[in-house]
Amino acid sequence: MSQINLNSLKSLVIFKTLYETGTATRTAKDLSITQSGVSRSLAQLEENIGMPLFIRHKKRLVAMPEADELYSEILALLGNLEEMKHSIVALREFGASRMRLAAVPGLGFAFVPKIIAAVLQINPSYNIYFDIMPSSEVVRAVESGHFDAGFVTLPVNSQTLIVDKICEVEAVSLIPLNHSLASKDIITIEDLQDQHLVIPNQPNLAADQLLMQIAQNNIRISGKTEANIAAICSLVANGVGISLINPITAYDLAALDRVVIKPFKPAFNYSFGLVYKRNWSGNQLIKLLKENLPDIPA
Amino acid sequence: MSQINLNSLKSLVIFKTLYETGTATRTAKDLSITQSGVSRSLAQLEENIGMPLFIRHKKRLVAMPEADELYSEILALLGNLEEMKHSIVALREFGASRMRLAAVPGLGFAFVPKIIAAVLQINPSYNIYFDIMPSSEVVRAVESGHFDAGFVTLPVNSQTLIVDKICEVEAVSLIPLNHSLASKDIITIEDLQDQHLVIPNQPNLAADQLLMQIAQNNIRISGKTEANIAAICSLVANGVGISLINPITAYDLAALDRVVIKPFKPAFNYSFGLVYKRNWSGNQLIKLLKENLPDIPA
DNA sequence: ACAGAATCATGACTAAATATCATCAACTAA
DNA sequence: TTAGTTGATGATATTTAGTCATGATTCTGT
Repeated sequence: MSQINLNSLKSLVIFKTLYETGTATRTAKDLSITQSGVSRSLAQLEENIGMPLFIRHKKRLVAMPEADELYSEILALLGNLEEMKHSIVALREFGASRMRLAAVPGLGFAFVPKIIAAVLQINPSYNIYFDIMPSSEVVRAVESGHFDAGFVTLPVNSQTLIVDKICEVEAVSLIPLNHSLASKDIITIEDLQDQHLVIPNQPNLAADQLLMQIAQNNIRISGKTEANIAAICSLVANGVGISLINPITAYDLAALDRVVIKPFKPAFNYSFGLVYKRNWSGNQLIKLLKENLPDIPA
Repeated sequence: MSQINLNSLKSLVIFKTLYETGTATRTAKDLSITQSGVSRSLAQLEENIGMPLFIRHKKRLVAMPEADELYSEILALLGNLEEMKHSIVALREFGASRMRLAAVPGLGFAFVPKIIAAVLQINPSYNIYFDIMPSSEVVRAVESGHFDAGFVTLPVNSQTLIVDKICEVEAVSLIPLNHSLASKDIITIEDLQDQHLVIPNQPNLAADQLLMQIAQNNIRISGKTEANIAAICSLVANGVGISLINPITAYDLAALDRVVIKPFKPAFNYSFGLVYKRNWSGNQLIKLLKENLPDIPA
């Protein structure tokens, strides 16, 4: 096969139009070029593919049967090209359309689902895959390429990932509605004296800090229940004890007719972040995620 | 949709290779261009489609998720292009691959089928549609575009068609094996005195000439049978009379164990031709038809 | 039959797109 | 540190694609 040189899509478009209109002059008008350009383009195409496509008869271009067959091939190719252009426009408008998302449980129950809902509201054609896992596993999952981005509890240590802090909140206390502390405006660490604590059973920075402070301030708690974060609100609502968790999870999960949420002093900070591989930086979907963070309860 | 300018397939090939190899340097080597060319091509492609495809990180090009999706699109497009190149090569080698052929009955029973067989021997992938009809209808069928080419009895009058004479033969006489004339080497017009003639019932130049000559030479025939050319040989073989037909049909249809074929004087010439529309001139298949004419019996 | 309009091809020229060379800055790995 | 990568970029050359002006035919309508 002596090499066929088809770098120029224009010559194919010109051929197609010429085949359809039948004359070079008309083609030139349609494509806003000159007749001589059409004539040259055709001559060069014929030269390139090594065979005549039109016979010149009485100053007219008459399509040869070879042109018939080539025409349908070119139709398919140019159709394919148009499809690709549409895809490109979609890509440019909406970015890559598939994203595998992971989130830490504290954000996974409502915070991230809200984000996903908002993004899909904007463009329903995105494909999202979402799972919940501990922060360290989120990092591993994104690093390994099994997920594209993840919501984590900060800090994380990863050389390869980009980490964007998305919010910083102060822990709030969660108190059963009929509890003696429920009427206070602010809960302090001293209020925890002789209380039963309900805290997350997974590695949790704020819980660790809290326990440390309790020890430092010589406060004696009556006992503690460690539970999955998803169960904490329910435990509090049923009067097991009081809890200290991040306000996002608190507002997401709390049965507000059975518990109250109160500020806590001293403040324990939670930071949450979005992590993703470097090649996702600048991606439209990442941008959308960051632009659609739900309001954080005051 | 701000217009996307994809005239240059080269930039797509460069993108594809870059995506596959991962580095511009390697891509340049693979494609036998320079690294700067690759860099420029990518920059220009990104400019064209209006979004970045690779992020530049520590002097490396890292594919963004948008590039993933574009890559599969481009794979499809370039695959399509390769297919088209193959088609073009096939077209160049073998010409257009479908031909609707018509032929006059005298050639349609064996002469043209032999040609078709020879051509298909050379390239079995041709698609042939073949029918038999009178010469004038062959011309009309080709002129109207229902058929691409036709074998006709010359002369034909058509302004629009190209007519190539393919052979000229002299009529021969067809004589029953046990007939009194069967032993003569050459049959002359005088031999027809008091004979029963079997002649084609369709408009036939040679038959007309023969009847005219008979009248001019004051020869009285005992009678005549006009029949479809396909039946003439059989009629002669069964002793109905003697016939004068073109040697091609004669040798194609004659039951040579029951009839003899003899030269006839004076000579009546038959000319056969191939007709086709102008846009088929130069076509490979037309060329092949003309190159594979069967031997004409002496 | 003839004038005028329309067809495509082509030489000479120009503009635009592509690629190159040489070099730089950033990074990697010995 | 040093030698060897990487990709980007300014200046330049080359190749490609298009224009203009013109010519040779052919068609069309009077």
